Amino acid sequence: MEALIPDYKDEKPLTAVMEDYLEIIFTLSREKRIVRVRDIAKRLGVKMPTVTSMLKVLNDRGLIAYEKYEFLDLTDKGLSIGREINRRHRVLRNFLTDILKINIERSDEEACKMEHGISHFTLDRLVKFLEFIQDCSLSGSSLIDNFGEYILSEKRSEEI
Amino acid sequence: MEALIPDYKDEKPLTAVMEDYLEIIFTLSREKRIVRVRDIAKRLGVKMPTVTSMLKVLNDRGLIAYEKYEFLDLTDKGLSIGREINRRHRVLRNFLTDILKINIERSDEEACKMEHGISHFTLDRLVKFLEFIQDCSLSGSSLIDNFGEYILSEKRSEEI
DNA sequence: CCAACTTGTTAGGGGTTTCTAACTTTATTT
DNA sequence: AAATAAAGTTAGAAACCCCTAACAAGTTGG
Repeated sequence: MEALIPDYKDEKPLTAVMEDYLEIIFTLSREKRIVRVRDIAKRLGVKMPTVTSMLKVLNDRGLIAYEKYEFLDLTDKGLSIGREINRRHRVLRNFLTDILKINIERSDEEACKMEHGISHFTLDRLVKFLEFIQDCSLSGSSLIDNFGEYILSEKRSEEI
Repeated sequence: MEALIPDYKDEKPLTAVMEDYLEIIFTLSREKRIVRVRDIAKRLGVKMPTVTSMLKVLNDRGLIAYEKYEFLDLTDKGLSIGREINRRHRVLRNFLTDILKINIERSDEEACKMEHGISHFTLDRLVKFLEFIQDCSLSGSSLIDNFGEYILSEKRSEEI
């Protein structure tokens, strides 16, 4: 029955791992002209055969255009997902670094793990909150500076 | 080599799913006198056989004390992990409800997915931030009320 | 007490993601 | 151009977590 309807291939939601691959591919394609299996493997901390098999999955699901031994590209759908995950990552990381004063390495690492659980809706709300705090800081009281001092005043700050 | 050292059984970190089970068991054991397979299954949205097999794993890893057809208990180790995950859940959920004004159902759902990625360190920092904001609100300016109004003033609030 | 129901377990299988070992293809070097 | 190195692929296996179907154990009601 479903087989007759052309665009019903991908009802299944993407896994967090698939989202990770799309985000990495998105990022790499901004940094370099071509995206290589080797680079994806290095970024994700997996071996090359793992990447190869995932690329097949992503290709079958219409998220990337890929033929073996050739370069790969994100499709429109893959691009929009990769971009969205990347946006979640940046927003969460900014919250961790700018508001909570967590150092950049840890922020990056934890944003990476939290970015799959947060919805578009909640992320938008977080963006608004960050903007709101920014506005507050501009108009004199500088809430975040106060929080920074509040954190620092407790001597058990093993990092900033 | 390691086999000779008694307490080196579990170097492998727990998976997010294992943490979920421990958290649910922790929560259920507070709510009721006994924890049942059926209740765990219902909370986690899985079938009973799935729970049974996970209980074996958790038992083998010394996180619960469990014999088939008998009641189960968390060990000290399992208890401390379950409690910690539960704490992360509550803090994250409070952030989502109290600061970002996300409704409780969504907050609960997303806290559940984010709680595994956040470190103890970052969580402590988040707790401090929530306390700090609380203090700010007490001393007149009521930052969070202002943010609540800021959110409301945008008419596209499909929820609060 | 026996039937019916609920609860829990085994057995067996499937999808996802990872790995190592061995191979092929492409790129570089001499 | 042939030899070597690097990049990529298959094949096959394992860990993890889920499922259904069937069976076993406990509980309840006639």
